Amino acid sequence: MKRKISPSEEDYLKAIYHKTTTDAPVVSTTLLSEEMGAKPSSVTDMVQRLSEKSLVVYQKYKGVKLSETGNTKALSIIRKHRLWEVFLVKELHFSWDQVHDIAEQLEHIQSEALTDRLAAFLGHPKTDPHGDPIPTKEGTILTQTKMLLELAPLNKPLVCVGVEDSTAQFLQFLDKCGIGLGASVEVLEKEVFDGSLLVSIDGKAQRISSLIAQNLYVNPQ
Amino acid sequence: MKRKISPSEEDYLKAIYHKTTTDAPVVSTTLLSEEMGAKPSSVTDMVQRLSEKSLVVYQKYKGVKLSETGNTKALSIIRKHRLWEVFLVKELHFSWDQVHDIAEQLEHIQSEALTDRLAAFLGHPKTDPHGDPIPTKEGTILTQTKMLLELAPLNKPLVCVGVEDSTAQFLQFLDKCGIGLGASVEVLEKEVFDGSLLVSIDGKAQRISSLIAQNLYVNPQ
DNA sequence: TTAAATTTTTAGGCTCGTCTAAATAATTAT
DNA sequence: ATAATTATTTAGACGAGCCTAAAAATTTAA
Repeated sequence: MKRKISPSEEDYLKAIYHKTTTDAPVVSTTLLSEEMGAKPSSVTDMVQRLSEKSLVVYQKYKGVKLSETGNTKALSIIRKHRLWEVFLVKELHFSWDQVHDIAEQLEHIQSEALTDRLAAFLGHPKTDPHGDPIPTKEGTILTQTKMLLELAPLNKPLVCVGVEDSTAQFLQFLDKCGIGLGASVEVLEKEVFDGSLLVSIDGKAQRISSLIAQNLYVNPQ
Repeated sequence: MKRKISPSEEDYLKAIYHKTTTDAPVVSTTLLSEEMGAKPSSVTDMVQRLSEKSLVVYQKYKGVKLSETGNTKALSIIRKHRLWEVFLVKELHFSWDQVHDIAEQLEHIQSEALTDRLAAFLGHPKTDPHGDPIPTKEGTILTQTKMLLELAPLNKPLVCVGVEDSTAQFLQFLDKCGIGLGASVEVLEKEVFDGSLLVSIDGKAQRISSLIAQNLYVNPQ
């Protein structure tokens, strides 16, 4: 009843987790196929296998979502991924745009003892280098309150707490703008014409595009 | 021409490396099959694939050995394995009998940058927790002089520098006897009857079986 | 040196995770 | 409401990495 889960299956669980928590409660095979870089027919195959292992709830033509055990498994993988990202940035001094692909591999290492000790070694961090919360060993994940900079109020002291897009491209661009997690932000002006914002980042005023503002999270300071 | 190497292929290269450096210059498929926990016919299959990729030199019915590129690849995997073992023991405080299986997984992580930074983080260690030398990034490996305790001279100050058998069982037994790398050892007496030795370990005299003495390496202090 | 025993390879099959092409269900538009 | 379009699943195939059974080569023994 407790068959082993392959790295590929773990990747699917992760993708289903992300799609069903950010968008709808159920995800279609086509949407999943884009996420996974595979054809929809391949996804159908895999989803049926995962369903037989009771890791997902799947209804033909209706879409798929995680089962209770599938959710727990997904959170455990995400926990490992984010812990390794912290290790790579904090201990090995990688930059936040370099760690995703490596963590993508490290997250599949199977050893509960390793994960436990890594977490302790890092001081049980609450968030990863992109501001995303790290699930606990018990499988609870905090959904911290945060708002898109785009929707933030004018002239209030804010702090940058996360990114929506964590591709290397976006992160490197943020670096160029001097924007990182923990930076002090204040929206000075919203431009109606192109949606751009005049903001103060750690005291320095600059104009940022609406695309950035749509992918950056802040909290009241 | 430069196809990717799978984890399984990496495992074969590693096994061929170990068999052709400790025993004969060439290894048979049957011997490899024992090392790999697979049937000889499966090994023949794999070895033929590796031969097509020019990673090994294979002659039907004659055995197999690593090619130049295969050797380089094997050393790179062994380097990663041993670096991770150091990390697990030194940083995460695993004991030396717990790290092999985890390192077995970590050695397949593909990122040269990660290996480089890990090595730097650890201070470019020369040996792993079992006393085995860590190949350099350039692919050179030191064959340090060392002798089996069994063959060591009487009444000379020695230091424990390695193990021949690194199974958890043997290592745990060494722990029980208070024997670890760096321990001061002196052979006080050799018993002809059963081959056991009366030795002094860090000043404490004790009798150890010939089986231990055959699996423990020492150097003059 | 020829026959028996052993080792090694070949042949064919299985599962996993992917693919393409074809069939079927669901949705959208007329 | 039915036809056209789109989404999804099924069917059949393939490579990787393993298996078993049978064939072939090598080694050992008579």
